[in-house]
Amino acid sequence: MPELPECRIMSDFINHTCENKNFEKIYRVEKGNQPIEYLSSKFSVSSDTNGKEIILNLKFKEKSIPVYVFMGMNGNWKYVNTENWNDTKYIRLRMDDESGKSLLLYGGYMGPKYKIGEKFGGAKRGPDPTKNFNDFKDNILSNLDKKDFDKPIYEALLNQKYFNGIGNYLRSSILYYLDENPFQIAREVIKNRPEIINMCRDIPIKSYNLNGGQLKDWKNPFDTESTDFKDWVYYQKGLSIKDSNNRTFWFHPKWKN
DNA sequence: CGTCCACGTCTAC
DNA sequence: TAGACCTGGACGG
Repeated sequence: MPELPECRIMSDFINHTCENKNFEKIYRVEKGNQPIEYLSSKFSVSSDTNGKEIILNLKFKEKSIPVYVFMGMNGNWKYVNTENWNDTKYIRLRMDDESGKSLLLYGGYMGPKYKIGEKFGGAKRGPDPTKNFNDFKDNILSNLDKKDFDKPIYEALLNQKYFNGIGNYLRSSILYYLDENPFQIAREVIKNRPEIINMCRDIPIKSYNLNGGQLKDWKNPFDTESTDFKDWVYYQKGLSIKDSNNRTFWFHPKWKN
């Protein structure tokens, strides 16, 4: 679900919601209803993103604790009255402030996961194309000889080591607007059409400016509309195939064989 | 009813 | 390169 634009929007929502508020308790809801003992003192909450990763900063008097979050296929955030916290299904994380409200991280099927004070293992995420574009570009160009770029471009674009933040609708949209055969080897496409690197920055920003991809489950937490988004995005349009990871890739019919 | 599909990533054979 | 994670909506018989 959430790709880079949606993660940035959710991060904006967290920053907007938590500005000038004091929190005092944090609960790992799936592990019970007791607040985490060693974090039960006043703290502020701010948020940043790196591609599809959201990083909360819990600032205590004596220390700062990062919380690393990835949203999975269908996570989101909301800010509710604490007394009604349990009206929301599939809550993962709950933070109570001193005004009687709570910030919730929730999501069911393949939903969000988080780690408090430590990063996720697995493949390392590359630089964020919308925030550190020069590093993003260097990271691709200086690794172009790697095996990762032997794959067709439509598969390579989901590799978070190089294309942090690009997800399923963004790869289809980038390749559609690039107007290049998406079944070519990634390395060749990047060499012949280097503007694809800029598009990995500009297409997510465009989506962000259209209030994000409200495709199916995900809703913009600011309650904004996204009618223009659906006209613009290249998703569930044209033809599709299953990629090697069994994910659907949408492409213009003219590239069929 | 059943079957297929979904904006993602980690882990194990 | 599978399988695991894990819910619910759409659609067909």
